[in-house]
Amino acid sequence: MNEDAADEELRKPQTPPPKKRKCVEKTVVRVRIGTELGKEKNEGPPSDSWSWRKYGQKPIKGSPYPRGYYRCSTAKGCSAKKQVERCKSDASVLIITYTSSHNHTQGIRSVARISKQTRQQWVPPDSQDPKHPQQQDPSAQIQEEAQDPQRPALEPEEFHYSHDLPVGELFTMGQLDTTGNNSSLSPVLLEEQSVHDALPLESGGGNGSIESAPTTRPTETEADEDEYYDFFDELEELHPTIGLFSNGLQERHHRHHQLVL
DNA sequence: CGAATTTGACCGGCGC
DNA sequence: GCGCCGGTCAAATTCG
Repeated sequence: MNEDAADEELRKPQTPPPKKRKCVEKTVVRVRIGTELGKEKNEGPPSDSWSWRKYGQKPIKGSPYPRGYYRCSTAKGCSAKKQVERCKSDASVLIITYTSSHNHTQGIRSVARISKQTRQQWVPPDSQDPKHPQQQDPSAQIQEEAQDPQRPALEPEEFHYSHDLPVGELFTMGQLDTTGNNSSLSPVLLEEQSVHDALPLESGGGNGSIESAPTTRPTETEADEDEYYDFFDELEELHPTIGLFSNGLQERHHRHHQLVL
């Protein structure tokens, strides 16, 4: 309540138009899902520890798949949003764009609920466009290509649906003002986010990178993760508590590296 | 019956 | 200045 009021007061004078901005911070997460979308259990908008309510869907220019707009419904005043779309050239890749961050703590219990609900309503436009060959085995359904520094330990079942918003939540205190005045964000975090933002998702008007490398790009992935690895390592030093997720991340990275190697 | 999703319309920003 | 496109809102519909 107070927070909301305070938050609004803070926003009022700063952002007359409570609408869109171009300096909004975004976190792009690419998630590889099973190719058998719409059939088995791995599809569905990657729900994380929060509840997301869909408030819109729009066809995107240049992409055969629509983009879904979700808003965090875990807490009332939460301004966190996310957009879920499919990579146009690789239907097995979900591109999730997180906008703003949560102003509350996550609620794990929502996971089961959401993954059930959303999952069922997630009717991949793919069902009408089965243009993807067999690419991966079902056991490799999900593959976070970005970072997932939270919840290191999850029930395997939950895990499939957890592609959490990274650092953002951990720094929820950082007000993500759409004005671009993220004053309370630490430099480190900004760097992190800029990295996210810098993901070659639609640099120039199209997801070039993904398009150019639809299925495999070990080098990039490896380099990417290495970057994050280093980043979180630093974070751990700055924020002891972060070690929590950092450890989990490291574990995952280790696993990944082993696979790569 | 209540909650969530779906879908179309509207608004505003950005580029030409 | 105009047109295009992305993002959000709100009413209707569906599902649990």
